[in-house]
Amino acid sequence: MTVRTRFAPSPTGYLHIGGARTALFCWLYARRHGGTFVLRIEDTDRERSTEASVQVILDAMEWLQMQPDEEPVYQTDRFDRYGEIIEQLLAQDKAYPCYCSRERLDQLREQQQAAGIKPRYDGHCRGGSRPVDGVTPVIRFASPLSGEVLVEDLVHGRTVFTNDELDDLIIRRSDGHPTYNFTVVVDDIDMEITHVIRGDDHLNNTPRQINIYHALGATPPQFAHLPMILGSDGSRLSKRHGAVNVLEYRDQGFLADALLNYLVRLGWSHGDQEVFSRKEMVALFDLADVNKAASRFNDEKLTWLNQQYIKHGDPDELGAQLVPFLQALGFDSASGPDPADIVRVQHDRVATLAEMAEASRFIYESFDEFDPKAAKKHLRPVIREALADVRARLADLADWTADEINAAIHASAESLELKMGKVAQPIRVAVTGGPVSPSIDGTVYLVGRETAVARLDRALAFIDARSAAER
RNA sequence: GCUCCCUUCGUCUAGCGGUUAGGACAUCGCCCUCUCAAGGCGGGAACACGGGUUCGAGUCCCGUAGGGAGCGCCA
Repeated sequence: MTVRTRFAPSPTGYLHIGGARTALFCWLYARRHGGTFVLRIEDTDRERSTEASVQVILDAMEWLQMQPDEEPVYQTDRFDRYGEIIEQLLAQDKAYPCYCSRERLDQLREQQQAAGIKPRYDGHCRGGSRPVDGVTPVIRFASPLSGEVLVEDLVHGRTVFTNDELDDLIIRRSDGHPTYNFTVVVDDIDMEITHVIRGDDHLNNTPRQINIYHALGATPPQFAHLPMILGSDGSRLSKRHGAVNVLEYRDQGFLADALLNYLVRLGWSHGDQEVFSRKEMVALFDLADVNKAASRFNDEKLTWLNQQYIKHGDPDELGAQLVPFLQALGFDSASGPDPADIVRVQHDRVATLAEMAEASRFIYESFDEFDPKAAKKHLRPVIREALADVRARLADLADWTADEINAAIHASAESLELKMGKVAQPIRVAVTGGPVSPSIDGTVYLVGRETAVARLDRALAFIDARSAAER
């Protein structure tokens, strides 16, 4: 039996972090076992489902590079099929029409809650009921009245539910649309899903679904219920915890691989290993190593991982990904150095691509004035000779490479018997306007010869004006 | 309220009856150093509680507490 897993989001918004983790585990499990991963769009709630969010989910899956192996299945395309199965259940007396009004149901629920018992349908119409004029009945599944259901879960082990806890759930609304607990079962049977991997908020639905499998004469698939991902404060993940939308992470400069690496470690582990390439994840992932307890989302660790991926990633690939972030700040990346070179210089001093772009501002933009504090400290007459010497050497440099620049600055410092610390910081202030930038050779290199020389001249003029004023 | 699930450092986790309870993020200190970082070294920090079972429990069982989920003509 070849493994088939599915990820089944409902298109009522964006793909959130929890959904992405579920998708990842489904995808990994299928990959690991040479199986198939498919996507099912659960859009039966026509009130809330939109095509726009279908697209957003697809975009997120693509960004994460977890594309399904087959065309996505849309539940709205399958209404005829659901209708067919409902008719079949009706004919077999495994389902029945219910004319109970919402008012009666609400009242019933209130009474039960007041009595301290679990609210559930009382089976009023189960034995057959008189049609009510002008009312289209809902269809309810005739759930077993006694006995119990065993859920053999791949992560939780065995859980027992007694059927008297379960009521006759609605499988078709009065508007003719089928409902979730019914459609999942029909779809998972028709799609030949072998492993249902989903959040453990569905664990309580599982016995109902198993009963439907049995009513349909089908063998239930294997189940694996994943622990939830909570917000940093331990409550359910929501907007107030910051970004929960996967695409927001992309826009903030996180790498897809880093996000996946972070997510895979939420609820799964392989000994002490923290960093996993996609290949490693696929090779090592196993549901047996999935944890049962919920975890909290921790931005700091994600950030650290992202930094690792930036630091060790391929400069050309990262450079290509950096371009949109440069453009977002209004920088014309074509007018500057090779983005891959920016990555090489910046990669171990930033955690996100957005930060890298921001930290590269000095390459593309001039500055109005030198940072006053930095200029006061570093652009002083005593350093004028050194800056002039560096300027001359840079202007004459045969090859404009970081190594050559480094050699030139060192040579200059040595000839004037200055320590690097004495000369590097003034150059930094001269070239960037401020006291913070990458290593001095990389900084000068990225700015380019023309700009570097011009800015050194500007600094020399600044020093001259300053000594004139002090005289 | 009822049902189900869960419980190791602040956080993510390793542990699958005998461990000085390990790693990672974060944090603190030191080193390195042209700024900022990165890096190196080191420190502090956990088995929720109470009963059992056992020669021996973080590991098994039962309670308690706490957290989560479900109880819709949402998915």
